[in-house]
This record gives sequence, C-alpha cells and structure tokens, in this order.
Amino acid sequence: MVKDRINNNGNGNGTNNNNNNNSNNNKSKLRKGLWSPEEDEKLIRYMITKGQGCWSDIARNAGLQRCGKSCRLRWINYLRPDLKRGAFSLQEEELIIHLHSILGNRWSQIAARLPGRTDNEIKNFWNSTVKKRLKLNTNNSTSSPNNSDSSEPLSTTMDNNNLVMPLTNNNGITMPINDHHHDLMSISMCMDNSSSSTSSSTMHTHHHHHPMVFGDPFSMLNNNNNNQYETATTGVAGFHGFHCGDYGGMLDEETTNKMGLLEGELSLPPLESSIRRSNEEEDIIIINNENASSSINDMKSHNNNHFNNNNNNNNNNNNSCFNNTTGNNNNNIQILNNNNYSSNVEEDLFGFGNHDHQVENLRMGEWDFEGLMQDISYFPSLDFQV
DNA sequence: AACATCACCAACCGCTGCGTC
DNA sequence: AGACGCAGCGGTTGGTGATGT
Repeated sequence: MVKDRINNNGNGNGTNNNNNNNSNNNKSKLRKGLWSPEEDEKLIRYMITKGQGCWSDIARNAGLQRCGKSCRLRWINYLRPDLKRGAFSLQEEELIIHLHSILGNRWSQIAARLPGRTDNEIKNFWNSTVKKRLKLNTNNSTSSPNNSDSSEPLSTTMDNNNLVMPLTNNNGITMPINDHHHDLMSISMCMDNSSSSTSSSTMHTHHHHHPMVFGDPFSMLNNNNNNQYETATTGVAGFHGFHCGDYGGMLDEETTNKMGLLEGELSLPPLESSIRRSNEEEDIIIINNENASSSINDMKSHNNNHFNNNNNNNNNNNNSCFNNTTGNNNNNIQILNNNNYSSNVEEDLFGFGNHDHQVENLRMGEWDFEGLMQDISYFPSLDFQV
C-alpha cells in the first residue's frame, strides 16, 4: 500500500521546511517534505526526456525547488518505473530474512537482490514488520538474551552436520528457522553471478521437509503465483548465468520443462545491479497511446508494473515490457507514444546506468560472497563444489 | 465521538567513498 | 595532498491513517 500523500501545510512548503538556513537564499527556497504530484510530474517528465545525469542539475533544470539529493531519492524510491510496489510477498519476506541473516543491515545489497524493491522499502519493511515478527518468534522460543541491535549478519551455526541458519544475532532475534529448507540455496541466491566459480557450482540441499515456495526464486518477482513460471521464462530481464542446484523436488518435471531448465539447474537472479550492467541487454518499451501526462500517470500508478510480467500479457511477448532473454543483445529502452513525447533514452533513465559504483561496491565491497561460499563449503552436509 | 496509541513509510540527515581539479 | 562536489548508504524522524480505549 502506497499512499500518495500531498503535503498541504498551508504555505506550500514541506512539512519539515527548514527556514533557519538564511545564509543561503537558494537553499532557503528549497522545498522539503512530501512531494506534490506536480513535482513528481516534473521530475518524471525530465527523466523521460533528458535521462539521468547530475542530480543537482536535474533538480535545477526540471524546475524543481528541491535539492538533487531529494530528487534522487524520490526517483529511486518512488518514481522509478521498474519499482514493484505493493505488499511484500511471502517469498520476498523469506528472501529478505535470509539475506539479512547473511548481509545484516546492508539494505542496498539486499535490495539489489530483490528486483523492483528499494533499500528504503526493504528497510522499512524490516523495521516495521519482519523485525517484530521475528521478535515474536523469539519470545515464543528460547533465544539469546542479547538485546543489542546490530547491523551485523546473523551468525550461522552447525548443528549435527546440518547447516542451521542463523539462530540468533546480537539483538537476540531468533530467526524462525527450524526447517531445513533454510539451506544453502538461500545463501547461494545471494551470490554474485559474476563469480565464474559460483556460476558453475552445483549445490545440493538435502532437507526439504516442506514444499517451500521460497525455493522458487521467480515467484518473488511476481506476486501472482499462477503466473510464476511465465515470469520465469519471460520475466525480469537479465536473470541469467546463475545456477543453483537442486530444486529439492519442489518442481515437477512439467514445471521444470516449462521453465526451460535442465533438471537440477536453475537460473537465479543475481545482483540486480549486475543485471543492469549485463552485457546481455534488453529492450524496454513503454508504449503510451495518449500523451506524456498519461504516461506519467501510468508510471505513477502503482500497478503500472512496466517491468513485471503479469497475467495481462495476453500471451503476447511483445507486450512484455521486460523481455528476458539471454540472447537478446539489443539494448534500447524506448518510450513510445503518439504525441512526440517520445525519446530514446539511455539506460540511465531508469536508474540503471548509475549503479556503476554500486556494482563495484558490491563486487569489491566488504562482503565477500566468494569467501562466504568457501567458508561454508566445508559443511559436511552441503554437497556442492565451489 | 474523542482521544491515545500504534503502524507504516516517505523523506530527511549525516556520513562515507569516489572522482576531479 | 587536499578541497570540493556528487552519489550512495544506513539510521532516524515525523506525518498520516488505522486501530484501540
């Protein structure tokens, strides 16, 4: 649920408008607080026509009395057309829990593995929902009394030759993990497919006592479970090259075939940012028959899902705004409409292009997934190669 | 109905890292 | 080398609607 809240505090400024800063007239004119629909429209128009660039320039040139930082946040967290919006699915929640158990409060890295979700969104979701739920679970079971909050990942422990995913972290949160479906597959999902060694890894998990939906990494891309396999074949672009082994018997043969996967082979989403920098590029086409404003309205509607396949694709692949094919090497993102409000925009329009740093950070950052996999590879019950 | 409290989440703040000059 | 600008990140705040009393 997303509320389009308009800030009406009388003077038209943000609720937190800081008028104390009189040393800089320009700054004092900058709006703060909630964004108005007009501001949204301005920003979207600008991003559509000009694409992404220096945010302070964008703020200025778009006629927004906002700082560049604010524009950037608004775009990334709210206006970007590839945002999924809506409630988190169970699968996403599971994934978030797992990723958090490994990454800690590295929200951007978690978000990079949840297509269509922002770090802010995940962070809020975690703080408002998951954390509480986990604490409840903690209270219902014995757990570490340590109550300090922590941004560190939860620890993993060994239990009788089985990997038992994080029991408690420093804040005493006990992960609701009694099931063995919390296995290495979840860890593997966190890995960057840039690693050649991991991409060829074969991972076996041995315990699938429950038909864990989480095992379907594509379902998290689409809330409509009826269509999850459609999503698997036509869904979010760039899901390639990451093979995670055993599906644990969760998919029958037909499903496997439908997904176009070899038995025991599964392509999982790598880092979203990695997707975006993939050499295998995708056509992203937004078609609008009306005018720019309707395009904008469409983008602003939270059901737009330009980048999510859903039941409405009418089995027409051309309708898919986000064609996922590993062999698709044409990389144009096009905004099309009938009113000359179209432009070929660079990839950056959707915030894709500006993740170079992020990609680098993710690859070079402090979290060494390769190392993680090596660290865990000696777990006796985990039969995979690194 | 009125008020208090809770829950959610958009947006801000401060900090860090990186690139450029 | 250091100053500066910018992007990005994570923590925090505060407004608003929902819910409880």
